[in-house]
Amino acid sequence: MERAIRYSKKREAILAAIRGTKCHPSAEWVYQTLKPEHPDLSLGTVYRNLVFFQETGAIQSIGVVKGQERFDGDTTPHSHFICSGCGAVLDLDQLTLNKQLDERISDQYGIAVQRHELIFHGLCQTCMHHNEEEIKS
Amino acid sequence: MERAIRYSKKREAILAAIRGTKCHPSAEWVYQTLKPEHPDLSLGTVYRNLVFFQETGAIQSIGVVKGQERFDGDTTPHSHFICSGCGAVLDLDQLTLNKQLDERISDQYGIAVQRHELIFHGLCQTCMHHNEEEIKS
DNA sequence: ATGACTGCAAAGACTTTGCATCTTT
DNA sequence: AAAGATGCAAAGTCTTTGCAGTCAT
Repeated sequence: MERAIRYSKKREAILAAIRGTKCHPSAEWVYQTLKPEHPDLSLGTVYRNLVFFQETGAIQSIGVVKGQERFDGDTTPHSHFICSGCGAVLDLDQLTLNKQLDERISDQYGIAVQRHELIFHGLCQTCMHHNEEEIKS
Repeated sequence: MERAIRYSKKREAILAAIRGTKCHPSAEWVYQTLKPEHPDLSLGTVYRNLVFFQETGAIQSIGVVKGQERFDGDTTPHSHFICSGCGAVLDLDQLTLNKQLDERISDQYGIAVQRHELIFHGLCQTCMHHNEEEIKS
């Protein structure tokens, strides 16, 4: 028998928070953001629901940035840019690779590729300018 | 004045260990691997040298897999496959995207892209078969 | 001799988890 | 009432760091 899933106000709020931002949040961000509305929210609940949403496919992990795992409520295919200065994560929508690529790699290497991700690294606009300032001084 | 860099037997061994394997090791792996040869090696030294090698460009981080950061001593452009079953990391050499891509993205978004990485996720050969076994039972 | 590198252990940061309690069905 | 979801705090994992001692130059 599969485990039943029940409604929960906190869970709903957590998913809404993730889907409602483009910042690709961390657990801590979700916690801090919901704290005013839900003063009794616990960080453990955030973490448990992040696992839950990943298992059900509602959100995706983008990976660990500066020590914190970051999540994306948008599961449609797109690429990301990660700023090595401030850790900001941006969507690069236009960029998607051929989905057949996964199949080709699978055959070629005898593995089962399920998905791929294309990540760009560098400095965002803000950090770029901050760097220039520093060089001058 | 820039800081002088001195020779160290441990440092040399750490880099050799990373360059001498295709497993894309973690700090712990390096430590355990060198322990027999260097019984007085400390995990802190491994971590400090991993930072050092990244700063000097001798190695690259592949990201965090199952909670552990993984490194690659091969800094030539290539892609990776990460097994979500066992955490194995494989090289996919044939696959490299256009280097001009970084420039195009930079211009388009007003950011400074320095590099990109293409990562495939799925199950390796071994984990694929283990999964089949489990389904049967 | 200088200061870079290391071992050791403590501290830090992030995440997971056990248990009692509260909620949903 | 049954079992899922949560709060709280303790525990766990990986990584960083301070300090005294060691080693390369």
